[in-house]
Amino acid sequence: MRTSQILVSTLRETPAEAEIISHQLMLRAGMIRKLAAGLYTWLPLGLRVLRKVENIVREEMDRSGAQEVLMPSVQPVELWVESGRWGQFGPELLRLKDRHQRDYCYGPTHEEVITDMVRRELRSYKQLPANFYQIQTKFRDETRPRFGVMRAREFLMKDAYSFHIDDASLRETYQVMHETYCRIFDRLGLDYRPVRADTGSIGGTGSHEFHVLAASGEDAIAFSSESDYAANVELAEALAPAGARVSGSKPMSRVPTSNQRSIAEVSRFLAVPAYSLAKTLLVKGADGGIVALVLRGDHELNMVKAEKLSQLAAPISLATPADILSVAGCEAGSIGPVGLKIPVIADRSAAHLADFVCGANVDGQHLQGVNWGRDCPEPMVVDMRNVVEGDPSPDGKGTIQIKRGIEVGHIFQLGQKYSKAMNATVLDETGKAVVMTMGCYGIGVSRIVAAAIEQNHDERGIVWPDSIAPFTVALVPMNLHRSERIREAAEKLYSELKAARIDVILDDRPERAGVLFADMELIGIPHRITLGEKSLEKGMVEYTNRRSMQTELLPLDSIVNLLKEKVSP
RNA sequence: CGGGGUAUAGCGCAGUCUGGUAGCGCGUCUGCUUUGGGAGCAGGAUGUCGGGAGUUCGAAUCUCUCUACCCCGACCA
Repeated sequence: MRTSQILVSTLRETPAEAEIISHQLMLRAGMIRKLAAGLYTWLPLGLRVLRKVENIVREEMDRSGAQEVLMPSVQPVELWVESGRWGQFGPELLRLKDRHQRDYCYGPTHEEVITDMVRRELRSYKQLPANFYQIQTKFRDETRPRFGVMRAREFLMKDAYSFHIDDASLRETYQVMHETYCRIFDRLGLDYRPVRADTGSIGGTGSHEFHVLAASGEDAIAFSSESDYAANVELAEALAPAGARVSGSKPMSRVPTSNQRSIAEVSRFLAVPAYSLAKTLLVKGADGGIVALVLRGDHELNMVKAEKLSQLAAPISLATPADILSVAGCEAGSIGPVGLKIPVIADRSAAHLADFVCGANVDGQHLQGVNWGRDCPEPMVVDMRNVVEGDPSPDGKGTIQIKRGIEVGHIFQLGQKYSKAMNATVLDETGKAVVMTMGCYGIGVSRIVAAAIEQNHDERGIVWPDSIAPFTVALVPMNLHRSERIREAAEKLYSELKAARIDVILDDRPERAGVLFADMELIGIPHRITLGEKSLEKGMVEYTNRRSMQTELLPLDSIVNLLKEKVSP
């Protein structure tokens, strides 16, 4: 390819709408353009990257034994009613009507369609296990699309669905997919981690997310300092503090705290550390009443864990100021468990406190020297907080460290949620109909492009890993349009590189050297050959590595082979 | 959805407070010079000032209204 044949539409200035580096660089390098909120056009350069990612995913999926299919993006309402999700899904499901006023949706995922396909096509346990995948456009009407293609409403996803006669077979395929995902992210050249994850709204039994580590990541991942334990903070278990609770030594007393409401304010005012305070949140209960949740002052409520508590309404919703006043008799800053006439649930760490400080259920007052059992009933004890750095690792080895990650893959053991709802069965050895067990496996293909940039960039622009660069080698001749000698050498080398199946772009634009260099660096071509009169006289060319920006003089007659060595497959 | 903000040339912005008919940088086009790190000089083109309604002799500017987009919080590849 030549730059004169492909749209190189670079921007010198960063568009104001872009917040994170990958979005800025994708716009500046002419990879994508926004059409509307969360909707992007892939320009020729960006599409080359997207296709390379897609092809790696496809090759490894094929290698794993999965079969590629392509399902419609528009899906009929009937399947969604059958699975029960037409009513469950919120506004992120884009609903459509056709000319006959029939209901459809633009697929946010394809469990229903694949389950329908499989129940029609598969009859016997002998056809299992089977794993079908597609690489296809999804639409989710996100509340707040942002960060370019990182969180777009329309995006490209690889989704796979496996079908099994039993759990053992599911676990086997799940393990194969786990390994396949690792191979995919290895080949993509990404620094990633598989982590244990919540199964979320899709439901099921076991799940791992694959995260690309990056400071801009929207997820927090908990790692053990001494083992390979890694889990999404949403899921990571917070253990009870070691040892038995000490028995209280102080009498409970009331202390005026005037306008001090937040944990930070009360902690400063009374000169006690936040970890010896208890904070009380009032939320709506499953029965419509109000429930008190007690956490240690330095801890945060984990919404995912809390939503799993059967006593609480899901999704979690905080009590209104009026509710708080009627239940506790005060404002939100002064609630405490002592004397409350509603159910009290405490986090493990909060339940371990002794002689603690909490709100007095009277505005402007707190209690100190409070002890569970003595001053108020022992609470129900659960794990409902986010783990924090320094917590013991749940596997008992080392302590928790927290890093940010971008979720680029997710694998689930689904179980029979959809197959049961949609009656997807096969006959077993005895001729009896058995509901199939399912797994599902997603990769955010378009998101990977953005995630790769978050991990691979410098002040000059993008630094693509070889495997997904739009071109692996940039051939940059100096003064191509004025020097016959350069022109001949460039054309000859260009042909040789193409013949050697090296993905090369010849920059044949009549621009000054600075412009050519700056653009190839912004676009992120990992290897550059510069052709200049002086070095050519000596039979040499310049090679520049984009990542190190180191340049070396290499002989022209062996450059093709030298490049083959430098480019990773 | 709640809270905050923005909308002026392809991109980045000024002008709005204090109303007088639109400007700067980059890009783009033409010519000459230059030519290994985003060139110089000269000349040119480009705007329903987000839409609508109002106030006014006169609105980018004041008022009302709608829309789009961005940022901060609960969802997800």
